[in-house]
Amino acid sequence: MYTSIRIKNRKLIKMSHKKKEIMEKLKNDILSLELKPGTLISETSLSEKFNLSRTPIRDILKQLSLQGFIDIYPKKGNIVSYIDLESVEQITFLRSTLEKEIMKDLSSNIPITGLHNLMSILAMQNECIESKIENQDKLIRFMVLDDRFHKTLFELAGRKFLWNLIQQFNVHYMRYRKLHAFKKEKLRELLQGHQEILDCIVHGQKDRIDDLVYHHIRADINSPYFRENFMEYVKTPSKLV
Amino acid sequence: MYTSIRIKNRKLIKMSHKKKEIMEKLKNDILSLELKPGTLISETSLSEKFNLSRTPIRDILKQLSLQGFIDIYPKKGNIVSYIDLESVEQITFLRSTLEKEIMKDLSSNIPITGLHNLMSILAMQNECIESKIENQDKLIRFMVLDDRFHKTLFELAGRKFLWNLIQQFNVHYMRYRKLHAFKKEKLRELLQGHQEILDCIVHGQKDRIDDLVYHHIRADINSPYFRENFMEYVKTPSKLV
DNA sequence: AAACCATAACTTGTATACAAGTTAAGACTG
DNA sequence: CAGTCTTAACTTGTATACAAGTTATGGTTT
Repeated sequence: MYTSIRIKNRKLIKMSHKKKEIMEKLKNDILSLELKPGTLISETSLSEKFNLSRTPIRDILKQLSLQGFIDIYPKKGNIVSYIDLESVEQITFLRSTLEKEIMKDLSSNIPITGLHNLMSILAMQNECIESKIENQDKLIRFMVLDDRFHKTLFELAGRKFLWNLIQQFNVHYMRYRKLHAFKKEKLRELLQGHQEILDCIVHGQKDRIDDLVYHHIRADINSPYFRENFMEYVKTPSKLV
Repeated sequence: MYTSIRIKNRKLIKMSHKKKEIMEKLKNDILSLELKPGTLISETSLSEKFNLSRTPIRDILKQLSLQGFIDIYPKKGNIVSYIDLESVEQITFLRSTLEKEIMKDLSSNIPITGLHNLMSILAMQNECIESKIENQDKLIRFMVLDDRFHKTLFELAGRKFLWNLIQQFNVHYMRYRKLHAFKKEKLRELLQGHQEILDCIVHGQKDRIDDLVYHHIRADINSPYFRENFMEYVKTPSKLV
């Protein structure tokens, strides 16, 4: 039995390249809703598909389960998780609360380069809306930029750690957002929210921040549009599993 | 290949009883610092100790690693993680920010039974301080009550979900707190903080909350007492792993 | 004595066989 | 035809053998 581990590779390599690749693919497919909630994902099918034994596949599924991407029913099977509205609401509260605080911090002292970054992201979002890209692609592009905007705010405030932490538990929020923001006016609204937030930061209007962030992030948790169209994706007690 | 999973056991049983037991034991031993940071934890040793094959043991270690309890160095070994001060600071910021918001919510409308619960916890904390219990046990008892106080606040505000989420990533904060609060005056100080917070909630003094929470949770991140005594537990780039 | 090298002993990673629980389908019974 | 039972096919859980990388040891060389 050894008594210590020698230093050599400073970095903790937590996963082989291939495993990481498979996990990223599964995550993407689930987040993009290509794999619909309720879809069965058996170890053997993945094992055959990716030409890898069940053991490493199980590692991946275990981790996905801990992050809410799938639900594991012992001896029955694994399914892509249904969207949990409770989680959406709670994560939304978490984000809005954190971002209010972060923006107040930033409104006192934001570096000029950071400001430029944020502004350029808004310009790209505007460009994205006006462009003739097809609807689905446009939405994805816009959302990527949306994330980049918020992530940048976290980074500028020295809170990258928390951004990454939240990202790990974002499955339900991300899918909800994707589904319910599928309208052009919605995108304009979101962009305007960003612009107003940036204005506040620049002009140090701390008192306006609370309301802005609230409306930007939390406003439509109970979107009727969502409830009318996507209830089949939502976690309900009676759902067949 | 099946196409759906029949409902029967509504509950997702994520782990067998034995596995859960082992995991809880490991978590407790790490949190209590009985297992010191840097301690090697090999799969085979656990496997022999608990009379279980390596496969389920690996499941446990994988999960502990994701929650920051241990670090896995492939083909080298697993160690109990060193305390990551960055994580302590970030989680502290997260908690203080969330709790400020939660307390503002509660100061408007807190149910009377909830208030009684909180008060009885404070009474027990006071009793704990005055009692003749030995130091180590007293500290543990006090900290359990401390957690119960904060947890109750989360629950009353409908934020149990977030409390549980944070708990999963509390390893570094919990161990830091345990080490640096190891003084009697410290305990009185913490209790007084609780009492002031409760006062604010009762009297709806929202403007005082920010400062109180800040001091209660965040005040001594850079505790010299901690740095002088426990640096051997702290994650540093040069640490032998 | 110091540096080097081969090798044995250890570590975790992967593949696979088997165990145990769940589901689906069909034969059987009333 | 409806209901029940048996059984085969499926699922994940566990044990174990082997693969591959890392470390420690001790002998050899210089």
